[in-house]
Amino acid sequence: MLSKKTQYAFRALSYLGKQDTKKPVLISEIAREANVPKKFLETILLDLKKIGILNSKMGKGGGYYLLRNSEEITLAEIIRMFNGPIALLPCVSLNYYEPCDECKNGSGCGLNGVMSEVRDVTLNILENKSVRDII
Amino acid sequence: MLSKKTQYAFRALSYLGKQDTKKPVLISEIAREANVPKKFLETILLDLKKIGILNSKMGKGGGYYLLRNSEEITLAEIIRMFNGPIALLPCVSLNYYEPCDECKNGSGCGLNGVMSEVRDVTLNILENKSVRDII
DNA sequence: ATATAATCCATCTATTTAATAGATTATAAG
DNA sequence: CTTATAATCTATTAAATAGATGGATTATAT
Repeated sequence: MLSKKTQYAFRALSYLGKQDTKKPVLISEIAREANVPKKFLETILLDLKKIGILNSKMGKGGGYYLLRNSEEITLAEIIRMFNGPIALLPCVSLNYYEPCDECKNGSGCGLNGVMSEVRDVTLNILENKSVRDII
Repeated sequence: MLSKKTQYAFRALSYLGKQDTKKPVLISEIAREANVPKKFLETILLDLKKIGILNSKMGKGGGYYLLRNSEEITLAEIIRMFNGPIALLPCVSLNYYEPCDECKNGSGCGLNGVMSEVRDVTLNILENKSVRDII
């Protein structure tokens, strides 16, 4: 399941994506409108800024705004950022790969095949859907 | 990601599925061969017994054995038992459904559509693969 | 200089995960 | 009917993670 944090990130991005201008939006406005605890939201927005999805401005007239277009932000990257690996096992993860005990000595563990399949079909959706699609 | 407990359950079931007879197998043997902490394994086997996948015998000559054939135990049911919901959001879960804030007032949240898709393709694999397939 | 708003730092509770220790009950076999 | 065996029950514990908040600090527009 996706963590609250991940869901909050989606709500915030969704709200920002709905704005017709790219003018900065207050954290407090996002918190209120997207229904996310303000303090918690702060850390989320900061993370999104770090990876270049958002930018911010301090002081009067400040706030957060999208740096990339909403159709260019995939659901997969947001989930990876806030929820961790998308794969069900480390040994089939593309971005967080680690061999399991059985994988180490042989041609992969029993679950390897199935879980790779699951990963592929999941990624096929999540890499091709964007924030635009959830607005 | 699947929890250790879930992975242990798969290893234990896999080991039991490999036996050619249906004679009881000692917890300690399963623990050793499947590489699972014995005490932890006890609770896992007990759970598997409760839902009718395994049965056990106490005393000398006792142990655990499969009650259903390995090809009739789906990966999905084991994951649900030990890992919880397979869906990424409560509002698209078939077995653990709960509406989210946005779902309550309207025709579903933005993520609903995509996450239903993900659930469907995932379940399509996990409901149709069995313990037999991971041996 | 001042009000504004993001940023930083620190802490906190509850829950979940993973695991272990020891007592108890059921069973087979002599 | 006693003994060894092996599952079952009760309980506790350490560590990690999730979710959240309070208050001080820094940057910016006017």
